[in-house]
Parts: sequence; C-alpha cells; structure tokens
Amino acid sequence: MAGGSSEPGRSVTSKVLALLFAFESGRRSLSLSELAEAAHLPLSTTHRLVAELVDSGALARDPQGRLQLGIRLWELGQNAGRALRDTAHPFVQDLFSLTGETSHLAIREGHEVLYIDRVYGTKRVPRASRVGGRLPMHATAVGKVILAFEEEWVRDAYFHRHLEQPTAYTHINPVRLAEELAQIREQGYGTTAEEVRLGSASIAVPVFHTGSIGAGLGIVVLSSQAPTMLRHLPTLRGISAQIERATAHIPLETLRASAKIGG
Amino acid sequence: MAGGSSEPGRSVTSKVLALLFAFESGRRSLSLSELAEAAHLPLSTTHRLVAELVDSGALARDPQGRLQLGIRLWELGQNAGRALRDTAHPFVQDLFSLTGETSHLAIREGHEVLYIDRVYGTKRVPRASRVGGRLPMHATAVGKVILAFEEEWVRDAYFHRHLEQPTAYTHINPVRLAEELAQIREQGYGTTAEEVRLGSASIAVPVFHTGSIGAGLGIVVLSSQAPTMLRHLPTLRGISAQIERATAHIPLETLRASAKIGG
DNA sequence: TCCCTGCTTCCACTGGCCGGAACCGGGAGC
DNA sequence: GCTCCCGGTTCCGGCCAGTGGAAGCAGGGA
Repeated sequence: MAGGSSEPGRSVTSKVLALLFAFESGRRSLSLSELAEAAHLPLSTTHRLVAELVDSGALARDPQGRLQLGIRLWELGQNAGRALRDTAHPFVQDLFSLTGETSHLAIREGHEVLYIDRVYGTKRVPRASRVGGRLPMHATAVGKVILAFEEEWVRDAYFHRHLEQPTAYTHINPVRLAEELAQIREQGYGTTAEEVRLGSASIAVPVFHTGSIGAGLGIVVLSSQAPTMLRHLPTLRGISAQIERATAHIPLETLRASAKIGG
Repeated sequence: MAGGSSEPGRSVTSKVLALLFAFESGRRSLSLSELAEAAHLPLSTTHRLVAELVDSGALARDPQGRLQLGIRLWELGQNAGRALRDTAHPFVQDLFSLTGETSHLAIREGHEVLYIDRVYGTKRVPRASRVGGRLPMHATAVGKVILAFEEEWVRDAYFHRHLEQPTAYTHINPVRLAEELAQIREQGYGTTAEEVRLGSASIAVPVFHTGSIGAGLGIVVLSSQAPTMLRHLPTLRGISAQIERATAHIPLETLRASAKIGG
C-alpha cells in the first residue's frame, strides 16, 4: 500500500515534535501504542520515528520497554534554563533558608503561571506546583499577584474565560476575584488558602522590572499555619527587592526572553 | 534546482534532532547560520525547519532574532527529571542545610559524571558543575568515588583513554590515580583540590544500591577551606545512608532507568 | 553609493517517507 | 496443548513533502 493518504501535508517535523510533546501530559512513560495515540500518528509511523528518537537519546526505553523522555533531552532542558537559574535561584534559596518554607518563583505564560524555580526541604507540604509546571493564575498566590499587577487588558481577557475550580475553595466569581485583585494591588501581596490543593496555603509578593510586573515570589505552608504566614511578608519583600535590584540593569527584552527561554 | 543531492539518506528526524542538540554545546543562542553549521545542514533547509520549530515552541528567538531553546523544551526537560528530583532532592537539600556548602549528587554516564542535582546558596564558590552538566570522572570528587567503587572493567576501560587535564593540579597519571582510587575504597571517601577548577575543592562519599555503586554525593568548598572540609564527612555519610535507605526498596533496574531518564 | 554579510524566498526534481496489511510472539483462557 | 488476542515489528511500492542551489533582499558599515 502506498502511504500518505490520511492526513497528508503533515510535516515530519511536526510528527517528531508531537511524539516528544506527548510527554507534556505529565505521564512518565508510554507504550508505543499509547504514544501513537497521543501524537495522533499511525502505529507503524510511530514505530519508525520512535526507533530513531531512541537511537539518538531523545527518547529512552525503561526496563519494561515502555518509552520515556531520554536523558539527553533532560540535559538539553537543563541547559535551556541555565541563565535563569543562575540569576534568580540564589535568591529563592535565600528565601527558603530564611523562612524554612517551600519557596518558589513564577512568571505568566499565557493564561497560566509557570513555575520557574522552587526550593524545598524535607518538610511535607501538599504539593501542587513544580518547576516547569503550570497552574491557573486565579487559584495561586503568585498567579493572583501577577494578575493583579498586570495591564488591565490581560485581566479582562483572563476573566472572559472559563475559570477552573481545582478545589471547593477556589474563587471563580469574576466580580469577587476583581475585588480581591484590587485589594492585592493596595496591600502589595496576595494569598491563597486551599484554593489549588487541600491542605496548603500560600503567600506571594510581586517582583517588578522597569515598572511593570515581572514575576511572583511566594512561599507555601500547611494550611494549618496559614494564619501566621503573614510574618514572612517582610522577608518576601526583602528578597523581592533584591531580585529587582539584581535584574534592574538587564534590559527588559533580554530578561523576558531569558525568563521565558532561559537561554 | 533539484534538492537532495548532498548527503542523501539523512532522515528529516535526524536533521530536526541535530538542530535541537546543537545547543548541547552550552552556547545560549545561535544565529541561523551558526545553527546551520553546527547541525551540518544547508542554510535554506535549516531556515525551513527552524521556522517550524519556532512555531511549535521548541526553539525561540531572542530580541535580536537569534535562536535559543524554547521554553516548551525546558518544560519537557523538567518533566523528564521529575521522578528523580522527587526522590533524591530533599536529601541534597538537607545536606546543604546542614553544611551550608554547595551540595550535589552525580551518577556515571559513560566516561563522565553527570550532575543530577545540586543545591547552593548565595555564597560564591568557583563553579564547574551544574545540573545536567558533565565533567571527567578523574577530576572530581564524586567521579573518583564512583570510579573507585565501580567494577574493575569500568576502571580499566577508563584508564585506557586520554585523560583530560582541566588544571595543572589534575592527576592524570594512571598508576597514581589507581593508587588514589584504592585509598578511596579503603577510607570510604574521595577529595579533589583545584583539579577541575582553580579555587574550589570538594569531598564526596559513595551512595550504594543493592551492593553496587549508584551515585556520588558531595560538597564543594573554597579551596582555602579544603583543610577543614573533612569535618562534614559524618554529615555526608549520614545523608548517603538516608538515600540508600530511601531507595533500597526500589528495584535496581527501575532506579537506574529513572536515574538515567528521570521518567 | 557600493559592498558585504546574513537572512529569506523560490521552485522543479526526486528519493525518503508513508502507513495499511501481513506477520510475529507471548500471555491468558479454555 | 491449542487458540485467541493484542501489542509490537516488518514489509514495500507509490508519490508528494522535502530538498537546497541560486537569486533576491535588508541593513549596516565604509
């Protein structure tokens, strides 16, 4: 049988990328058939391309023969995030050392917050965010802070969407959220309590760059400790100011590019 | 003009991967021409493929139009390393908290050590290793420790190669190195002093799994503090034992796969 | 104005890609 | 032991997506 009948015009490049990005779902390993389905490719095509990806180290097989992302891709990703970590990470580490609580830094990526860096110890806190992971903005403290200080059209666009509700405590009423954001702008920090995951609460402050919002810096605590987390506010503000000072000399464009790409 | 004349038989997949892996060199950004050269591809082919990679978010353009790895690839890489970090990272973080020194965990990948995790503060120590980065085994403390406890044929194979000499202090005499490794096996730890980079010293202990060497756990200090770094040995051994306990229940195969792939 | 360098566009040819179908292997059920 | 089933692997000839040399373009320096 001649090939190329179904879905013609799809480039090889897009197929290769579809195979790699199939792992974005968060699934650790996929069988060949699962991968083919996820990438919307015929099994035999998947088989052929996967063989080449495995050869090159982009994908790898686990002991059961299932497919995972290869170590070479992991290395590549680490390389990509290098510039970013080099500038921001020491501060996040400091925040953790000073507060003893899980500390993280996030930026806006489309309609979600993307966690750029995260420092945590052995203390067990219900965990929702992870480095390289995304969460809805309105459910997280860092996200609310970013949204609060974003330009108005970003907020408008955000509210004109369906708002997810990860837990029963997540605020999804646009009017109420708008009020909350106004308050965040006034007081200079935002909080969440069990809005993204039961059992954890969070507080965050904005990190500005040349006058506009650049990122959100926050800590996560057990929700039972939520009432006392405000005591960390001065520390958060101090570290935020340090980051602002350290990045002030970097042109906005470059910073955004390196925050988004890390190159 | 007909295409496909030079270097026929090269698959599109391999070209796409060559473009991505061109950034393994550590260069943060490349111009189109540089990328074409690094990937050994004609300029116009590069141009076309790059356009698609940029569209999909695998590559990105910085403000100057130069090419970098895209944030989506960074996210993917984070995803790949997830299982690994989830198990090992808290211990490395503990090691840092207890010693206050840059702490790292590495495994063997071929003839090099691959840094799997690393925790560091604002303290400035001349830095050679980074997460996702590789260094020669004979120049680093973690590498020597791993090599020392590896099976004999691994050591033999290693010495039958040209040994790099990053600094004037790097030991590259096979006989002397073999003696050093024997001593490491006896005393249960290894050190380096300015062998990988001037100004820094390091001490490391082995992490075993089901009787064989699994990883190396170490700290880095300023070389001026090298004489006192032995005081951290009990801490290193304690954390190493914790990691061994925490990973003992995981089958070796699975562990190796997840250490190497992180799925 | 001219040159040079790096990037973008063009286009006719063609060989690498395509994927349905056949085949294989091993585990579960009878 | 035989059969079924289900993932994975192999096969192969038609054909169109990919090809890359060459021409065109933009911009900056002399």
